[in-house]
Amino acid sequence: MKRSGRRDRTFLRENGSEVKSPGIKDIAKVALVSIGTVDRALHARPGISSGTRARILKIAERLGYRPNLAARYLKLSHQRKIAVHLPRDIASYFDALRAGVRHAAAQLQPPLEVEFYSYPRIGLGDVESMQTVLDGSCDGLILAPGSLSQITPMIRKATSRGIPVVCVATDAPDTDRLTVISSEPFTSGAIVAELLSRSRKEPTEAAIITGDLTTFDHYEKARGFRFMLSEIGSPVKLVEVVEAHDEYEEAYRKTCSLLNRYPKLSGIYVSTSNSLPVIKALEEKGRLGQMNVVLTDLFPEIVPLIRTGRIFATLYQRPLTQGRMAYEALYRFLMEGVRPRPAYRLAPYIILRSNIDLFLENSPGEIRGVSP
Amino acid sequence: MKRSGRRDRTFLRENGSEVKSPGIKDIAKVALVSIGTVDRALHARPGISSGTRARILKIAERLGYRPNLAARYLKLSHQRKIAVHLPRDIASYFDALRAGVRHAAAQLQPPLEVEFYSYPRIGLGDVESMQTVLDGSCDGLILAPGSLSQITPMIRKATSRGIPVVCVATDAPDTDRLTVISSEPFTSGAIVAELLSRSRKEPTEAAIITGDLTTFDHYEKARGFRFMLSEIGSPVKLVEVVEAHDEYEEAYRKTCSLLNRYPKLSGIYVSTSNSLPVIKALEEKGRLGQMNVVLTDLFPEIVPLIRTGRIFATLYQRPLTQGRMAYEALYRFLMEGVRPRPAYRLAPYIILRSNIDLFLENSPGEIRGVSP
DNA sequence: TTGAAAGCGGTACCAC
DNA sequence: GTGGTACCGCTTTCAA
Repeated sequence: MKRSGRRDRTFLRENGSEVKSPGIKDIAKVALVSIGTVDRALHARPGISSGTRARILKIAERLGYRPNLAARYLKLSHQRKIAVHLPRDIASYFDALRAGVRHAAAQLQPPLEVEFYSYPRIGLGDVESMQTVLDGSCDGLILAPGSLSQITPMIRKATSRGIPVVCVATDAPDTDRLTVISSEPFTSGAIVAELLSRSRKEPTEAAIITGDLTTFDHYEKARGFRFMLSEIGSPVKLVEVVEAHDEYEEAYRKTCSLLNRYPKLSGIYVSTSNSLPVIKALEEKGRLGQMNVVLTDLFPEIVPLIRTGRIFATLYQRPLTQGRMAYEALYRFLMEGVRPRPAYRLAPYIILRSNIDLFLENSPGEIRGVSP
Repeated sequence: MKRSGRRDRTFLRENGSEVKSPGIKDIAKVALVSIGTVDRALHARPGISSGTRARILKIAERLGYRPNLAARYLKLSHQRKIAVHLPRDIASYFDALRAGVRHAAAQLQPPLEVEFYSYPRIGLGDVESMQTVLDGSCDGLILAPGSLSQITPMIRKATSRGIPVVCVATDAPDTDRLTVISSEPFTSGAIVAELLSRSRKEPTEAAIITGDLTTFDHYEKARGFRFMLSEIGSPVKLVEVVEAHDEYEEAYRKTCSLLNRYPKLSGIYVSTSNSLPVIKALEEKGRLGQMNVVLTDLFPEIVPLIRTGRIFATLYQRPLTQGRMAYEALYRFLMEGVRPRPAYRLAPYIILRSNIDLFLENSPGEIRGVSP
C-alpha cells in the first residue's frame, strides 16, 4: 500500500524512528556556530560573513528546517492592527462581508486586531472614514472603494506609507492596492443571459434594471449579459437597460413604465440589490410569476418569492467569502510576507428554488460552516 | 461615526491607552497567588481548593483573559497526527479533496501532521487501509465510508478508543463519527429537475443515469429529482432511472439502449462521475447537443463540452471545500475541544457555459484562492 | 493546597 | 563577525 506522508514538524530518521523537526539549535550544532549566527543567516541580517551564511543556509536546507511559527509569534507578540472600512448600506451584503472578516480572524492564529469603521453608504462618509484612520496608525486596510476619484489618492497615500490595502466588492484600478476580492460582474451577466435563454426557441424580450452604467460593476454585468446572448445565439432580445441609480422610487417608477411599454416582456434581470421596488411593480401589474426574473443578492424579503417560484433565481455574490479572503490575503502578507495574486474574482452562486434552503441552512451566523 | 472595535489580545484601559491583554501572570498578580495556581484553576486540574478556583476564574473573566495559543502550542509541541483514508478513484474528485485537506493544514497553525493513505477505490482496499492505521496510532481520522457494513464497526472501534472520525463525501449513519461533510444529494437532484423543467410548457421525457440505488447518495439524488418535478408541477416526466454501477461498459450499453427506447428523450441527468460513457453513447447516436444533459463533477474531458454548449451543466460537489472543512472540523476538535455540528451539507455549485472559465481560473492548484 | 522554576523555539540585544 | 543570554506566555514538575 502506498503511504504518502506529510511531515511538517517531524521527520523520519534513517532507522525509521520519528524525531522532532530541526530547530535553529540543531542547525547551530551541525554548523558549529551559535544560534545567533544561524538567525543572522536565515534572515539575511547584517553582521555575518557571506561564507558562513551560505554554509548555514545549506545545512538548514539539508535538515529541512522549518521555523516554528508559534515560537516566533510568541516572541514577537506585538499585535498588528487592520482597519475595515465598509458602508452600513446595503446591510445584508456588508454585514455578511464583515462577518466573513471576523470569521477568518478567529481562524488564523495569532489574530490580527481588527477595527471596523462604518459609514452610511458608498459615496457618503467613506472618505472621512478613511481619513481618520490614516491619521491614526494601522498595519493594513480593507475597504470597498466607492467614489473612485476621492478614494484613489487615499489608497496611494496608504501604500506609499507601506500600508497594504485590500479592496473588496469592487476594484480601484490604477492604484497599487495589494489585491482585490470581488464577484465577477461580467460572469454574473452572462449567467443570467444563459438562464433566461435556456430552451427557448421562439424570440422573447428581456430587460435589465441596473444602477448606473458608469459604475464598472453595473456596466460589466450588462456587457456580460449581451455577450452571452450573442455567444449562444439566444432567441432573447435585450430591449432595454434601465438605470435606477439604486433608488427605490426611481426603480419603481421606471419598472412600471417599462412593463407598460413592453407587454410581452418575459425576462427581467435586476443586477443590483435594489430589487424590492421592481418586485412591487411586477406584483401590482400582475406579472410576478408570469415572467422569468433573476435578481442579485439574497435578503429576507426575497426568500419566500424564490421558494414559491415567483422569482426564478438570484445571484449571490458571496460576501462572506469575500470578507474571509480579504482577511486571509492581508494576514498572509503581513505575517508571512506572501504576496497574493493581483485579483481574486469569485463566481457568483446561483440560488434557485431547489437549493435556497441549503444556502440558508449554511449561512446564518455560522458563515462557512465549521465554526461554533 | 460609529467605531466598533474588536480586540483580541489587547484591551482598552480606562484612560484609553492600549495595553497588552492579560495573561496568567496578570491574573496571578491580582489574585495574589502563583501562576501555577492560576493554571490549576483555569484547567480544572486537581489540587486546588474550590474557593480559590472560583475566585481566580472570576478574576480571569473580569480581566477578559484569553489564552495565548502560540505559547500553549510552543510548550506542548507534541505533534498530533491525523490519517486521511481516501480512494484513488475517482482521482479528479478525491485528489481535490486531498488538496483541500492540505490547504487547510497549511493555513491553521500549528499544523497537524497529516498522513494520506490511498486505496484503489471504494469497496476495494478501504477496510485494509483503515486497519493498518488503527493498529498504529493517530489522533484523528478523515475517511470516505464506502462499504458501510465493514467500515461502520471500524468507526465504532476508533471512536471507542477516543479517536474522532470525520466522514467526507458520504455519511456513515448510526455511528458516532464526529461529523460528516458532504454535498447534499437530495438538493443535487432537485436542482437538476428544476433546470431541466424551466420554461418548458409541453410534456417532455427525462432519464437519470446513476450508479446503484442502494447507495444513499445515488438514491437521494433520484428522490430529490422526483420531488422537485412534482413540487413545481413540471411538464418533465422521469421515464427511467438507469443503474450503471459506475462501470464504463455498463453505462455505455445501457445508455444506448435507453436512447433507442426513448427517441423523444430530451433530458438526461448523470448523477455520478461516470459520465464519459454516456457522452460517448449520445455522440454516437447524434444526440449530443440535441438534449439537455446535466452531469456530476468536473474533469478535463467535460470542459470543452460545456464551453460549446453541448452539455448544459454539471453539478460540482466541491471536493476542495469538503477537504478543507473536514480538516478544520478535526483541527478545532483536537486543538480547541470545539465540537462541530453533526453534519455539514454543502450546496453543489452549478457550472454552466457562462461561468465555467471562472471556476477553472480559481481551481487549479490554487484551491481556494489566496494561497501562493 | 500552593509556589517556584525549567523549558518550548525563536528573536533581539549586548558583549566580545 | 560572532557568541551568549534574556524573554515571549504557557504547561509541567518538583518542592514546600
